[in-house]
This record gives sequence, structure tokens and C-alpha cells, in this order.
Amino acid sequence: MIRKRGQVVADKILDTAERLFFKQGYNVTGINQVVEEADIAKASLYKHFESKTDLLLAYLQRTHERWFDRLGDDVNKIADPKEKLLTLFDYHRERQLKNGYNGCRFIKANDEAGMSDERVLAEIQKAKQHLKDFIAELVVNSGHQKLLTDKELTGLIFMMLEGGIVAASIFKQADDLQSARAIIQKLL
Amino acid sequence: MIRKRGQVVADKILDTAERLFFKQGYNVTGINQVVEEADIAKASLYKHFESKTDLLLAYLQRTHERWFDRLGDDVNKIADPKEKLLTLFDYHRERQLKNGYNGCRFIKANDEAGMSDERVLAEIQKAKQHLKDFIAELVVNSGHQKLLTDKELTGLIFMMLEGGIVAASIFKQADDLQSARAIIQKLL
DNA sequence: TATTAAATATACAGACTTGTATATTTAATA
DNA sequence: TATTAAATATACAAGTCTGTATATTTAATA
Repeated sequence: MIRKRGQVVADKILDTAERLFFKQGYNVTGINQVVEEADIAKASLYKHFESKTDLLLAYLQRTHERWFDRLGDDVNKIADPKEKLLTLFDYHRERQLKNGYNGCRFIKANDEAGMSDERVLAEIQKAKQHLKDFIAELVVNSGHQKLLTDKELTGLIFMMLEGGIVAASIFKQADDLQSARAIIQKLL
Repeated sequence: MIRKRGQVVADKILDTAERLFFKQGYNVTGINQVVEEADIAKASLYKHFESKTDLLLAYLQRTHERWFDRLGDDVNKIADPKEKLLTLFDYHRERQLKNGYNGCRFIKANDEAGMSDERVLAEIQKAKQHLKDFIAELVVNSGHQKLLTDKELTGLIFMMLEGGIVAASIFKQADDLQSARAIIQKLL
């Protein structure tokens, strides 16, 4: 496969934007810093992305795809339908460990730009709804004991994942996510 | 009680900062906008608060106090120990309705400034730990059925509150918080 | 090899950022 | 009423922000 020049540059820009937006935050990361650290020309950035907001959107879209690809890989490795649900917590926990308890890219983007740009909000909603739907399907197929309804269990797991990540990014440890796993295990 | 001039000005500054930091975000709110909308002089702001970060800290501290005062009032009105726990969800839900699903002030501040200023992070951790401790005490006194341990139930409620607020601020509705209440009711 | 598209370097516009400095006016207190 | 502290208006420094413009160099393709 031939790799186009444009691809390489766009990827360098997105890689750098992702790193900086996630670690420092979107609003405190200037275009000039992205340009400098990506080692590309500013005109190239604005040829690939119309504005800083468009760069944020592209970053969110790519994150959405990659995040679910990795999650799907993890879940597919597991046969037991209840274990599939529990691995959601492992996945979240491992990712928090890996990225230094930086929290969730979508929640962060929502808190920084979600209230001022509806395209950004829509992208974040799409990703979170995707997660909810993904959980819902696993719940339906889990054969859980029906102490809670399918809908309740789905909402419970979703909220514990979101709350667990938030707790991780505030307290800088993933104990809550581990505890969440044990709780869900009892309720399955 | 005599009201000092300094008090009035500081309050006007804090009121405006709170409104703007919460609605727009901390990083996109300039000192000049706070000065203009609070209708005070810039020198007055810097006489009361050493820096913009100190203003953020003062805002977080005041929010911490007021938020728990109101919560305490709500909980004290209720006699039944299990209902005390359930009212946590009502409180969170009502506040989300009231402020237009803007999410949590502490989570927002954490995502905007928590990773670059350790004083800000410490203030946020203090508030969230306070909430966790508050829940823990209610759980101990709740006489719940011990399907989960006290510690597990505390963590569960904490995570559902955090996750429920995050969901509210992303999806612009508080259905999850209402569902969370029903779930906890089943587990009590 | 000639043409075309992509990426580059550099400079700049115009607005905004936090924080400081200075001089003046207001209001509370002794 | 005289003194003192608080708040004000205004200007400014030095830097940053997003986005554009221009001219040049690189590399892929026909």
C-alpha cells in the first residue's frame, strides 16, 4: 500500500493534538504548540483542518474509532457472557493506568468545549451513546439473575464506568473501578 | 450586622466568576470579562485575589461550603435512614435541572485546571472525599440488607452520582440519575 | 524531464491574555 | 471635619491566540 504524503502529515498533526489535548487540555493548547511539536508547517495544519475546532472534531472521531476497536478486541477474546461485561471494568482500569489517570477524553472535551460548540457535543454524545448501546447488548446476552432489569443493569454499568473514570482522574488511582467490577459480579 | 465594603466587592467578583467559570469554563473566561460583568475595577479584583488561580480556588472553596450546606439541609429534613441515601439522587437531579445540565463544578475544574495546578487538584479532592465520607456515614446508619458491604455500597452510590452527573451534562437530561435512585432503592 | 500538488518557512494582522502602575474618587472611621 | 482605607478609571507591558498571506522548496506523477 502506497502511503500518501498528506496522510503522514495529517497523522502527525492528529497524534500531537491528541497527546496535547488530552494531557494539557484543549483550551490551553495553542495551534502554534501543535505545529511546533508535530514538526510541520502551520499552513499544512490549516490545509488539513479548517479550524482548531475541526481539529478537535477529527481527534474525537479518531479516538471514538480506536477506543471501540480496542474494546471490541478485548471483549471478543472472552467467551463467557458475564465475563464480557466484567472485562469492561478491566479495560477502563487498564487504560487509566496506562495514561496516568487522565480521565476520559470525551468527558474532558465536553467540559472544555461541549457547551460552546454543538458539533463537539454531538460527537461526544455519539461516542457515549455507542458505549451505552454496546453495554446494553452485552447485558441482554449475559443471562444475569434479573435482580435488576436489563435497562437498569445497563444504566448501572454505564454510570459506574463513567463515575469510576472520573474518580480515577480526581484521586489518581483506579481502586473504584476495581471495586465496581466486584460489585457488578455480585449482581450478575 | 455591618456589611463591609470589601465584602460586597469580593462577593460580586465571586458571584460573577462562579457564573462564568461554570457556564463557559475557566480557561475561556478572561479576567477582563469577570471585571466587566461584576462591574468592579480590575485593581479591586487583584486586591482581593492574588491571581486568577486564587480566584478559582476561592470559587471552589465557596462552592464546596455552599453545596454541602444545602445537601445537609435536605438530608436533615428526612428521618428514614434509607430515604436519606435516596435523597442524594434527588438533590443531584434537582441541581442538574436547575442549572441547565451543566454538570459538576469540581469535575469541570478538574478537567480544566486540575492537571496543571496541584492546589486546584487538592481542593477538588477534598470536596469529593467529603462527599464520599458523607455517603459512607449514611450507609453505615442505613440498615441496608447487606447484599453489598458498607464499603461497596458507598463506592457504588458515589460512582453512580458522579456517573449520573456526567451523563446528565452530556445527554442534557437527568434520566440516569432517576434510574440510579430506583436501582439503589432495590439494593437497600 | 516537465508539470502539478503538497509541504515548507516566514511574516503578519488583529484581537485577546494576565497582571501592573498611577492617579483619582469614594466612603467609613476617629 | 480630618484621616485613612477601599474602590475606581485608565493606560500599559509583554506575551499569546487563531488564522491568513506570500514566496519557496520538495516530491510525486504524466
